[in-house]
Amino acid sequence: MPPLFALVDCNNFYVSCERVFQPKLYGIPVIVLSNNDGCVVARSNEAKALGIGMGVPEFQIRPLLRTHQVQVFSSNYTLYGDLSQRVMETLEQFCPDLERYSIDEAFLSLSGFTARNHTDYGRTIRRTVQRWTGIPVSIGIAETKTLAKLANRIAKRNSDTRGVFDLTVCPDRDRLLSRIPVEEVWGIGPNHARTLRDHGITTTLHLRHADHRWIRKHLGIVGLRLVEELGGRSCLPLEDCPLPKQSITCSRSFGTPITTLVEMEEAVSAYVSRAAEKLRREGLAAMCLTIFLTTNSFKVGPQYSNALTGKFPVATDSTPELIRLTLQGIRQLYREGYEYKKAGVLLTGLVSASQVQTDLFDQHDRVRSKQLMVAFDQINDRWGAGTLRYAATGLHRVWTTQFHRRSPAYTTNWDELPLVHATS
DNA sequence: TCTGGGGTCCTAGGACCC
DNA sequence: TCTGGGGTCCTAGGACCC
Repeated sequence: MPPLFALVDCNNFYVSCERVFQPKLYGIPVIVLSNNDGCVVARSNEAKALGIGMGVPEFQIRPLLRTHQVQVFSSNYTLYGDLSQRVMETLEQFCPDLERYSIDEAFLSLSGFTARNHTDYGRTIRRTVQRWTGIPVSIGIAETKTLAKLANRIAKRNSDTRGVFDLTVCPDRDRLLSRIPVEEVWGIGPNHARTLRDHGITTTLHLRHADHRWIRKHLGIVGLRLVEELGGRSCLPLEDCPLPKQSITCSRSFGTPITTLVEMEEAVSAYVSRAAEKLRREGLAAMCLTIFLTTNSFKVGPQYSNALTGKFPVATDSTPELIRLTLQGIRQLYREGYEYKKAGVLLTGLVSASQVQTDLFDQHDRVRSKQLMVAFDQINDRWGAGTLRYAATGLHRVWTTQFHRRSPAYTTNWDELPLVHATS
């Protein structure tokens, strides 16, 4: 059966999540900001029309925001994660072969759905997701993932598609591809785009017909696959059972810069605690821990940025053990006299926690440690994240992330449920 | 004053081995 | 003067994604 993919992508996802619970936000410019209310990470169509770019720092567009009364929100990942889950569960009802590609995107395999009109089926999916979750989506259909991405872009930008575009029944594919700039292809970033443009490859159609040897040389094997995919030969399969994670990161920029070792110790201890929780939730243990810190490269002044990797004798998911190595590392890494802007931890060498290779000379009582972590996680699940935490993460937490304009956790916190007032 | 966070894969180069 | 060849593994850095 020839492959056929549908890419379902939520429109302006974070903004759409905010709108679900505040209908007055429809039809007006709305944006959502990254951590510390730093950069724009989502924009409503009205905000895009004002020229607000993706990733722009908020402080640079403040006058514009005021003039046009743009509604501004801090990121509310709890809300977005929950609504994403609802969208994915809805999609699964229509197609069991589904890959969750990101928080707001999923690939579906439609290759078995031969009896159906795919555009009609897409419309049904779209209508149902909208009705069940309140989230608008666009759907692109094609023989490869890369083409499905392009089809999705067409669905999103052309209102006459009514949100669904099937490239396989499009009579004039070449004309469409010739109108899409090469940098809009999935996998072509700013660097590859420059390389391609310098070589006269400016449209998606050019790229599809590009010389394979030249592509192999300049864009590597990834570029070659991409060209094949544009030609309708599927190289990227549907990853319907998620591949095991390769790494877990927890890093943050500081609301105000850190200038003492004590604060830095607390911050990275908190990050590694968070990373350890993710590790246990995934049923994994880590062999390696990398710690990194950096000053603010946007500011003038002395710069310092460095990283250090340590190895465990036995893969671990125990918070105290991870904190111990983190503290050792950060004391080596830290230099006095700098204003630190960001720090973080990275766990790699991940193995299944149930298959950890033990060490004959291991000093650690792993059974007791496991019981402790189970109890620790249960208490925090029951009473809320951070109910129990290690003293190393500090008591004052001056370095925490700021979210001044965050909406309530409407769907995941009893105290923040929206209220509906009945009027008679 | 104020510039996110969490991932993936590939490649080149060095260390090391026979 | 002449200075193997081929393989693996690891790491750092680059490029990309949302």
